[in-house]
Amino acid sequence: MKVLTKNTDYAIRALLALSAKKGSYLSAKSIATEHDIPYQFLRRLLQEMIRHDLIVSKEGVQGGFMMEKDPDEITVTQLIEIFQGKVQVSECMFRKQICGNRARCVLRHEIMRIEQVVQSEFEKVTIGKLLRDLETANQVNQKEK
Amino acid sequence: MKVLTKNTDYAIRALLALSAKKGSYLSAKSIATEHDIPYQFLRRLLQEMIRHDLIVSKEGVQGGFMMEKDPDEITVTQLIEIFQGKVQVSECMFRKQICGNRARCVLRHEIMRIEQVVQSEFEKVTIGKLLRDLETANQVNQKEK
DNA sequence: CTAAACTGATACTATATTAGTATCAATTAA
DNA sequence: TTAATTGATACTAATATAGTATCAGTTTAG
Ligand code: FES
Ligand code: FES
Repeated sequence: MKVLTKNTDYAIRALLALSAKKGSYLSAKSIATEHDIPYQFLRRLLQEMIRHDLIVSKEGVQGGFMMEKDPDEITVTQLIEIFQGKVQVSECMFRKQICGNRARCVLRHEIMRIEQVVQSEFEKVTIGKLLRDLETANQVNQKEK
Repeated sequence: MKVLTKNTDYAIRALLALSAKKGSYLSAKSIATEHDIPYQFLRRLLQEMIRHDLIVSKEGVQGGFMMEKDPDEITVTQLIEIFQGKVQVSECMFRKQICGNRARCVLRHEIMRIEQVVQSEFEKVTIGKLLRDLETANQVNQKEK
């Protein structure tokens, strides 16, 4: 069972790259080569993130993409929703044959509770947080050299 | 993003049916028709659960399947692992290009933490628990009629 | 003792999702 | 004016999910 697919994975990494160079434009090409993401694939993901107002773009030479939204406001949950659809445990696991009453279905409630937990855990993880963690890790690595 | 696929879903329902009739054999056919599960699909799931010692079978007329393991010992996590593979957030989301040091990678730790939370939440849900919830719900429904 | 009701095993098809590639038009800065 | 870039979109490939079909072997009821 895979929780993050490639597109979400790549999107997170692209956002981290853009957040690290906040205020300036980065081309899709540079992000792709630096972070080992398939170029055309990445471009589609970037387009999608523009549509969701996470980033902006500039066309032409010296163009590229730039952060628009505050990295601390972008959660992994949002990215999962964009690239993998809303988290849903099961469409309707226990059908009429078993419980009859959807509104009062205890099993369904159990499942939905977990759904909530999963979502809220991913909401705690923002691009901003990941970026800071990443910088800390890099500093540690630097010192050791 | 789908957390439970059909096979896990069906497997859970089949186990609930078998748990409800603990001690006697239920045929694949009867489970399939009663719970609206594709017959041949269900049979494969049952075979898989035999291999994992959750249930046992008896061949021939009056044969069928019966619970082997205690329903309280069967968690949804186990079923997900059997039918959808072990829960993994991402194979290796942040590669050498970003963090270099896998062992000390903060981002990876963040992701693995969530992985644990998700797993432990699903571990709280056993077939036994679901069965009791289901019975309680049915009683409520009965009273209202 | 045999036919019908079963499981065991396995191969097959169909559909959906995920992953990745290719192409061409439009824009812009040097 | 041309090379570097994004915008838009169509396409292919690989994998996962969902479902079907078939046939051999076992058991028990009649
Ligand atoms: S039947 Fe769909 S939720 Fe209980
Ligand atoms: S690189 Fe794979 S975990 Fe940091």
